[in-house]
Amino acid sequence: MENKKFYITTPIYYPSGKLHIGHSYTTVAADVVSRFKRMQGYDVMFLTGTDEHGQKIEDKAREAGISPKQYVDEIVVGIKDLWKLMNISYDRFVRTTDDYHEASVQKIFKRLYDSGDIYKGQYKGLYCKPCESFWTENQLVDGKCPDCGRPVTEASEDAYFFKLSNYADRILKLYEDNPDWLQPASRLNEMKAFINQGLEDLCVSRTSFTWGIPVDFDPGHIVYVWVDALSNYITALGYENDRYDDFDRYWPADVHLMAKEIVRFHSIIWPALLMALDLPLPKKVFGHGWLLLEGGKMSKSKGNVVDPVVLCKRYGVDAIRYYLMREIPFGHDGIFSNENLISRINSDLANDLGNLLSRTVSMVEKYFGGTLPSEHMSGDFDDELIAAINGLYANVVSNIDKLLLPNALTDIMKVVSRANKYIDETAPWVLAKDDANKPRLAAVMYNLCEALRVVSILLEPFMPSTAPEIRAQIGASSDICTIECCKFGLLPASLTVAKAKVLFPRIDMEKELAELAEKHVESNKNADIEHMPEITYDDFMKSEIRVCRVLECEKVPKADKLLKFILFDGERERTVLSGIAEWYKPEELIGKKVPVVCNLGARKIRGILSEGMILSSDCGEAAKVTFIDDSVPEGSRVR
RNA sequence: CGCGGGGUAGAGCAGUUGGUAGCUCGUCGGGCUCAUAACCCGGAGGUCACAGGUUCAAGUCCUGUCCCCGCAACCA
Repeated sequence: MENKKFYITTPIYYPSGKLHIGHSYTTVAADVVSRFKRMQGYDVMFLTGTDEHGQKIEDKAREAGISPKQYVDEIVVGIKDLWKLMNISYDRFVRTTDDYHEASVQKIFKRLYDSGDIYKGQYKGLYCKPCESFWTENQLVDGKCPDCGRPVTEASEDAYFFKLSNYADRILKLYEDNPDWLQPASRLNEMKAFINQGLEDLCVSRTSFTWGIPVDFDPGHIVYVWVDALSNYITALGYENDRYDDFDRYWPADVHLMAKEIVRFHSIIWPALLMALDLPLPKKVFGHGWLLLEGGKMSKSKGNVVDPVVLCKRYGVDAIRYYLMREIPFGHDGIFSNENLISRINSDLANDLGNLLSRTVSMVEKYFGGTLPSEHMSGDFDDELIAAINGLYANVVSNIDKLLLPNALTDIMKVVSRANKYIDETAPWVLAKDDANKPRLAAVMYNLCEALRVVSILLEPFMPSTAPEIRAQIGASSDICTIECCKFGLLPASLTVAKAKVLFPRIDMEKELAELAEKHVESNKNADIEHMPEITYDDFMKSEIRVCRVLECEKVPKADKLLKFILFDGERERTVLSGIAEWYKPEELIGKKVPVVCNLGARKIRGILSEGMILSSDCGEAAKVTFIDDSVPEGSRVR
């Protein structure tokens, strides 16, 4: 009874914008495991949600002219719609703005304070008064404020700290004792290295913004993300609140699933917090890789974010779920591309799986009018196919337990391939020529249907709507399609098939890619273009933009992106820095004429004073300098 | 010497404790015709980044070098 529960979580996502395919990846993975565990009879709790506090949300809401709560409410609706579309079977959705969560967090915070794990201290730093900002030593430029270049002073303000440093040894021991606790193993080494650098106490409160959970015993202080967000995994079970009463039933979590960038928080801060609260630790933390795009990381600023809604509508939810789970190797980064996706859909789903079903059902109809006779005769090749069918469950279970989801799918597709081969070996169309072979032919058809039935069962967690469609076509009732039924021979001998629509139509790659390219252009038109508040003519005319000629240009040492320019502005030489080194070689810019904002306040970057800004276009991936016709004399005003 | 990941057939990747280098896609040739121009079989294609070393034996262990990619810093 005790060990039959299974608690799995995704991170709570930050609703500062639409979710992308990477979020879907984590969530689909969690869904697959949840569905599989439920089929196995586990009492599953699958938790997901949103992390809704913080400066960024506050800013975004202000920009939009609505309250932070209104802002997140809107986005959360969109997120829930996405999970609905993608068939995500979460059991609970926690929002950090939920009353019960906020109340719990305050209690947790207080508890940690009472136990001495959280203490009030001084946040010491180098403070720039005009900018109202704290800076760290290495953020400074020439020992001065990187924003305004003015001197900073040592300053401090009250803040709460968590004694993270106290737990370093226990966390290292946790890793030591449970080598599988954090997976994949490569991340474990990273965490060890991080801890060995020395852990500092963690600042767990803020006074710089208000959109968050107040520290109830000290007005003005807001609980910062660590305690607020991480604790969702227990507050959503009812820890320190009356909303739910599932803490004893589900905690500790069986696995926290997440992308690699937040592994550190989950494998250092989170266990430390739990230790401080004297609670059991999660059994496993798993950090999967990223979905990269050809050419690098997906990011909003590059404008290359892949929208899961668009994909699901175009190719179907199950195809996308399959692709995500099949294509990205265990724990590693994977590359997303449309070509890749289409190729995967065509070869695996259309050619192999869909076509196997189609040819099987067609033959049963063609040779037997849709219903098999009950007299079957076994023959060559049967044993091997049956062995493959009977061995499948064990392979899939073992891979899913290890979270090797792509491997589980590979196992399943191997049986599909074996079945396709079996058709070739047994050549039903030859058997069909002689009525005397009918019993043998019936057995061949039966075996194929059995392969499809078992495949459909194990495929169900991955493709929840495709699985029933397969069963409907081979006439498999639901009572023989539970997880216990992954063995050969459960369909009735005289089964009846029902041909239906093609499961996965083949996609014409060339046509599709052409169409997508066209769509892409269109969707870019509607891309989020951030607009600035309207300004007046006078405002604009305050900018003194003049044509300058590049006299010298060189890379700034130890700065990947910076180029240093000596420009002639018609009057004098001026030094300007620009972050375009990735896209331009210094020598190709010398002699060119460019527009420069000349009356922009000078600022030191990397110790060099930059007197102006070269105008260039920000086009997602790169920046393109605006060049001026050579006939325009230096110093000409641009407006 | 900031931290980390990686360099294996045209592309994308597997390669567990060292023992004849595999898979998917593509390509070439053949077979079949039930099926979604799908399926099945076979071939070609790799000095496993490079250089040393340990070993009877190294993609797999050790040392060094080169290159790529993330993170961090810089981006006026």
